[in-house]
Amino acid sequence: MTQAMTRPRSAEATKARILGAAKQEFARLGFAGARVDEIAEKAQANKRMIYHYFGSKEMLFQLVLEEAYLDIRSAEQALKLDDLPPLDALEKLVTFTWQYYLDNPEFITLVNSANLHRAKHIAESTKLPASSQKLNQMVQDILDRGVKDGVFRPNVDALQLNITIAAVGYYYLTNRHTGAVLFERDYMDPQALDERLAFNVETILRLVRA
Amino acid sequence: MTQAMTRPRSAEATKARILGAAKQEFARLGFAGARVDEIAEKAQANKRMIYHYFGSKEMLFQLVLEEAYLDIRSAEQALKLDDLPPLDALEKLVTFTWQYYLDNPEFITLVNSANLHRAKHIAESTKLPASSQKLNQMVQDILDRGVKDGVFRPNVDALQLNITIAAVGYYYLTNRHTGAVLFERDYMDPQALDERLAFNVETILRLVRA
Amino acid sequence: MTQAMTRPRSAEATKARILGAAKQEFARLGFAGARVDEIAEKAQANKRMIYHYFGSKEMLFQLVLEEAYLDIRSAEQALKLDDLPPLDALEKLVTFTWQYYLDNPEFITLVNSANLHRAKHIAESTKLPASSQKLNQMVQDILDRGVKDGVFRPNVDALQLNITIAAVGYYYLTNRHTGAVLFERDYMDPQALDERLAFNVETILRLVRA
Amino acid sequence: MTQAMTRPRSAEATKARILGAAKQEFARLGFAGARVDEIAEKAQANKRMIYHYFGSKEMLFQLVLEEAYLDIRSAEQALKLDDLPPLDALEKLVTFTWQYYLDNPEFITLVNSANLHRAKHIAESTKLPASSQKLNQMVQDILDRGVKDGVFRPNVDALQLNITIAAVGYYYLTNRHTGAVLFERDYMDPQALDERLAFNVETILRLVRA
DNA sequence: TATGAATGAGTGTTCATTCAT
DNA sequence: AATGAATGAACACTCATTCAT
Repeated sequence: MTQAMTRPRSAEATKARILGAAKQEFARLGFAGARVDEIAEKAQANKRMIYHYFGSKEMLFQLVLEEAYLDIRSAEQALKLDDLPPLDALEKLVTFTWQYYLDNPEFITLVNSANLHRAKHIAESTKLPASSQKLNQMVQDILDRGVKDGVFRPNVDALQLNITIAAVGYYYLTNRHTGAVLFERDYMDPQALDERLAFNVETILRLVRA
Repeated sequence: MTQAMTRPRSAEATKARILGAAKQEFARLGFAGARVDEIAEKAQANKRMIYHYFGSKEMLFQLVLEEAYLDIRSAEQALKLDDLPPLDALEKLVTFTWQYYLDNPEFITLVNSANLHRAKHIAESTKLPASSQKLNQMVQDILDRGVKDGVFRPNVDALQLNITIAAVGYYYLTNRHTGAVLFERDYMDPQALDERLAFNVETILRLVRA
Repeated sequence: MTQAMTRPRSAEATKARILGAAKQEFARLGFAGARVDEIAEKAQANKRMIYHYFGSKEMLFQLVLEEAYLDIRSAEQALKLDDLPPLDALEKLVTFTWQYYLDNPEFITLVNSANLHRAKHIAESTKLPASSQKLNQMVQDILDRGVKDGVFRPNVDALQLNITIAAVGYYYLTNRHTGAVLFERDYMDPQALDERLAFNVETILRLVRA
Repeated sequence: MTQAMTRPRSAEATKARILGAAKQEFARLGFAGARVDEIAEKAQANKRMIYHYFGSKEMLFQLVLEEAYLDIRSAEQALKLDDLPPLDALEKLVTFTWQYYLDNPEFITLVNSANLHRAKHIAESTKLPASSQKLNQMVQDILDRGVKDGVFRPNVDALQLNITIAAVGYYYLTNRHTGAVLFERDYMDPQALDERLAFNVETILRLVRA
């Protein structure tokens, strides 16, 4: 009521609220589990608006996914790793990636859901390959600088490294619930998180060190 | 149907067919996306039988999950890593884990689905912690032997190592669809698979080597 | 359908149609026997609407029951029995009750169904005790006036009298089908109905007369 | 197991157990609400046996109903009311009827369920009209004797009296759950039961007294 | 720009009943 | 005489989506 009155009748604001709610719900329940009704309600919007602005649940998911990927890619670029010595740059990337997953837990479940559907929701995207290419290049540059400086060994594949940097953080976090049951530990305990990050930094640095 | 006529009226066989079909469907579409109707049809069974033997979709999922975990744990134990030198043992475990994921792609999506639901379907299991504990001990033994032999550095945490061994394979495979779009590569190309495995072995060995 | 096109898109009208159809079906087949599909169809509504407006079959039954009770209580209050001499008032109440059961046969089967479920569907209602209390008071007033006038004997319990007034009509009608088989009579023959009403009036008046 | 072993493999015993369990379940949940599975289990019998001995759920209900009616009719005959003075005989019948309903609560819900289905389950019965006729004759005899003795007024219809005797007890008990909610009383409180019986005796005696 | 009302096709689940031994 | 296995039709309930204003 009051909220509805003070809320600006702005198309952009409505779209943004819908996208935000959709990201939450898709992340929480997966694509199949999320409910259009619930998204509309959480967005303080009308269900009809979702179809007006996004066309379908699938297309809404597409946009949510694309936005999620562009967000992390953009945050990576903002790190300005080129200004750091190669070793520091790499450590910073590992740490950033880990922290990003911690701060944006939706990202992981969204990506999982996207892969369950065999990435069909982003298959048409052109922005995502472009931005990913930039990430790859960024790591390649760090590697090149490290090799030139003699601190990194040569012939480390940038893409494999990238994947591994993501993997060691992502896997720990996405599987934290089953992990907790299987190994009877609290994966999210602050000290446990610190230990994992340290382990991951060690893993990556040993992998590239000359 | 002819099949229906020749199919034996055996509770165990029917249960097994249902479990098999359920594993397929849960893996293919996630828990929420899988359809009880479809599972029944694929199992050449009646929907009623699913409820007769398993009680509910949720309990069916529980059993599928538990079975999936016990299968990999049992395969790991069958490796007889104790009979190998520590370095060989570790390499064999990395290779086995990778190959197991490749041969049993359902495992990964099942685990993802379990985690989306915050592991509630295995929370009550007692078999799983027990078998996981054995895996951990197995790796701990390898590490201990390696340290004693002077080939491994000391103070490598067995659980972290375990997680990392899984992570470097699991992540690559679970995210192969989005990865293919983002990085415009065929993650499943045989050569790409070989390269990834080699990279992973390198990662793990560098991590523990003295 | 033409009907569908001319039918106004009004929430209140739809709710009312659903309630009406539900009353019919619950009365005809009992709570367990009634079918949500059938109710929707008879209401010229969509099954989804039932869940939208009423939440569940059980809650729909609750509303139907509450409405049924409030209707008869309201009709009783409309009799203005206070304006009649006590004897006439009592006779009018007996006659009214009998006629109400005849005119609203759903009432009886609804109440039977409610009692089969041990009244759980109205257990939370606050309106019903209030309106019943008013009925009781109404009869108490008639009794008091009759005693004061010397036409009624003292110490007749109002609630017991109320129950008996209902009983002598209700039982005859609810058990008319088995009664017809057992005693090989047509319980609904107009003359039989008249005779029963006369008998009931006699029963009640003899019970209270001084 | 053990029970199954000690239980005699007797067709009659099995049928009796099934009938007993069916009476319970039909009484508890109505015809539509009762479950064949549950009846079989409660009878410690096999579901197949129900179909073997009774043919269908409907025919099982028929037998249960018929048995229930024959039981009360037989108990009424056992009262030997002919040996009592008419007033005592009538009072004893009222009291017996009340007590029978209290002791056999299934009877009431079975009859309600039979009537919900418009008595189709007993429509073919020939035993029931015959035994009901005997009940009617019994009351007629009491009335005749009472009139001859000058304690009863003439021209009281035996069937109407019969119905009323049943009504004043039956209604109170079948509607005890809704009654408890509406009038906020415990209908089954021992003192409440005594008061109701006394009220009913008074009602019937005043009705026939000369 | 926005919304409440409405819907058809499904979704997990349950049922009375029959088959095979 | 008895039973476990199996089934199709139906059940209450839910969903993404469209209509009417």
